[in-house]
Amino acid sequence: MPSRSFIIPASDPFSFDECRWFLDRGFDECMHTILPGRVRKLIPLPGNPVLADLREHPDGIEATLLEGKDATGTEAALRAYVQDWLAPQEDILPFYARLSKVPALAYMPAAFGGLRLIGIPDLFEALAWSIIGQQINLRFAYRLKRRMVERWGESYETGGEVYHLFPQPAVMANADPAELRAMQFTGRKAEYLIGVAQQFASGNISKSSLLALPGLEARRRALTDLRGIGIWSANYALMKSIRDATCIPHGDAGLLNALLSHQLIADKSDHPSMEKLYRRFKGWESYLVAYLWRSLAVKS
DNA sequence: GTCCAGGAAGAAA
DNA sequence: TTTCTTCATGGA
Repeated sequence: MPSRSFIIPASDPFSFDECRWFLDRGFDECMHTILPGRVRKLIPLPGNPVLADLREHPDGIEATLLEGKDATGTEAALRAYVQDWLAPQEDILPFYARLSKVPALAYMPAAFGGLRLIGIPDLFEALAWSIIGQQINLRFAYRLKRRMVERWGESYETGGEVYHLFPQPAVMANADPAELRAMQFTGRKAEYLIGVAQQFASGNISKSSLLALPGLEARRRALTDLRGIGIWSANYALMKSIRDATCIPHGDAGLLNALLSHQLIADKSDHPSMEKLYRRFKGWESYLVAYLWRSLAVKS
């Protein structure tokens, strides 16, 4: 197939390299491949997975279709996916204006300039990832995710590289919990993952049904009604998958550490200082969280 | 050996 | 309603 490229525009400030770096962070991520100056991902367009290569371009992102059917609508679907994933066209200047007014955070626009909130478009993947990441360090969490993806997800090999799709709910719904347990998932996480997968597979919940609910609280409730999804996971999924700008994964270990290191709170139970800070970022809470998470890692 | 990781559910107080 | 206990393992 002759590869075809097109440009996905971005609004300033946008840094492909900041986004690319965050997608990597030195972790063993299996859902995309980080190469010098570029990112490759097998993207699950409906009924037509395509392998895309993304790199920096003066006007935004240059996307190249490497493998997969280039049918009518493929380009539009890929554009939509990348927007949902990396949000290059989002105008983040209002967020930067807020950052600049908080002395402890005023360095961020220069330090992390152009970074976007990196999304997880697939709601099931976002929820599964939140379950996997509960109460374990990220390095271990990425290892668990890789085992699950390599065992139950579809994959595509080309050029000596293997690209993965996240396992489908219908597949995970029938997974053997003992097999997850053998992969060092806790027994509970195995139950949670399979249970949530069954809810998706049976049609009791989907991204579209969640979006159809009126308001944040109804959506939050729909998620926390799932066994294994507490308030942290619900907010995480709403932030990463729905891109709800007002969601904060309160109590998140990394978030609290970042707030402490910036001396924005006195201790981890200093809720008044947190609320005061979040009020200053009304409508940009998720971005504040994303940048605080970014600050936890030292760019090498 | 100790303590903490991008927590949640169920029991107990 | 709030606070403990358990789950389970890796990394510092």
